[in-house]
Amino acid sequence: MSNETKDLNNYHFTSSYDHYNSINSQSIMNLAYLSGPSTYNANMISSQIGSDLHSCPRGACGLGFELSPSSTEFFNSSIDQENDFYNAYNYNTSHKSHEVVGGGGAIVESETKVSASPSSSEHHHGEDSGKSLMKREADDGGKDIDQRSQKVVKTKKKEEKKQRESRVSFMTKTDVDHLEDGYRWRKYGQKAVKNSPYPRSYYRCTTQKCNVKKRVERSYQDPTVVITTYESQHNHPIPTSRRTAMFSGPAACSYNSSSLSPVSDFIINTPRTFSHDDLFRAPYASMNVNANYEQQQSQEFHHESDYELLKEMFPSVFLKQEP
DNA sequence: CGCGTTTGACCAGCGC
DNA sequence: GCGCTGGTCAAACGCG
Repeated sequence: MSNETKDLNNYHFTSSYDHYNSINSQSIMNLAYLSGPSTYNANMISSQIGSDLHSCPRGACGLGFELSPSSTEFFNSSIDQENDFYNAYNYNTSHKSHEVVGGGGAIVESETKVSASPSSSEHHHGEDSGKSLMKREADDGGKDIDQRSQKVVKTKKKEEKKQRESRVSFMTKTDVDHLEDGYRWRKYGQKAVKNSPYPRSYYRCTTQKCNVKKRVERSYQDPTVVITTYESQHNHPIPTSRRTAMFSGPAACSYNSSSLSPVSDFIINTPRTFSHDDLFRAPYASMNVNANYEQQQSQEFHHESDYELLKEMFPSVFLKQEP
């Protein structure tokens, strides 16, 4: 854990939150976050995208960020979520200028593995929760388990825990707590967070056999920033009824109404080079990838599988780029 | 009635 | 072993 925090501290954010604040105090800031033990090659992603960001003259690039007044960074860490996010956020906000410190700036974590398998989605245990899975395993072992098999079970548990920790997070500057992303979510819990006056909400994808979860919490340091963490990957397309769902959601409402919300502001201030569908997929919309960038990215990802995984993870980001 | 939210209880992991 | 914390469960409840 400690080394991950260190990694984050070494990470240099390129685009300044304050900068966008000065552009538009209601702009959305997205900060994508790939967690450590993930099988996504987050390390590579962060370095590649990071270098692109660094070379972007406007300091607002990333995944097509010339399109929007927001910033997105992919970075990589095993999770000490609270610390990580706040460290990241602190760093971002503490840097008033756009200067890039250090080369590359991407964090390095040796644990990150390149894999074509989408990790947790491979587990079709229903995965009601990690503990139920572990319980089941323990029960299966029974009392006759010898020490060796116990070791195997422990190792297995660790591996599965690692896989479950495949996560992507965003920091979004918005007044809306639960940002619409096209999928349907069911809230299954809410917890008070240590050192934060704001509770953390737990959501699960309502689609059957899809065990994607997401956590939503508000930064205690800047209540206007919402941290959304996605865990695992959807094994289904965006529900076709999403448009309806999104119109009923806060983002859609604000879009239809008077542009007071950050979402609508984002929409209004963003050059209309993408479709309504993209807009409705906020916050992903702010990560919209233009065709050139995608092409560039697919070349830069050393392993095609990682790029594909990223696509799977954020279909809405890539959807409109598909031929 | 179906679906989603709320909320107190419970459990596991972790640090001391 | 104990306490703290994060994550989940599930009954109760609300809403359309």
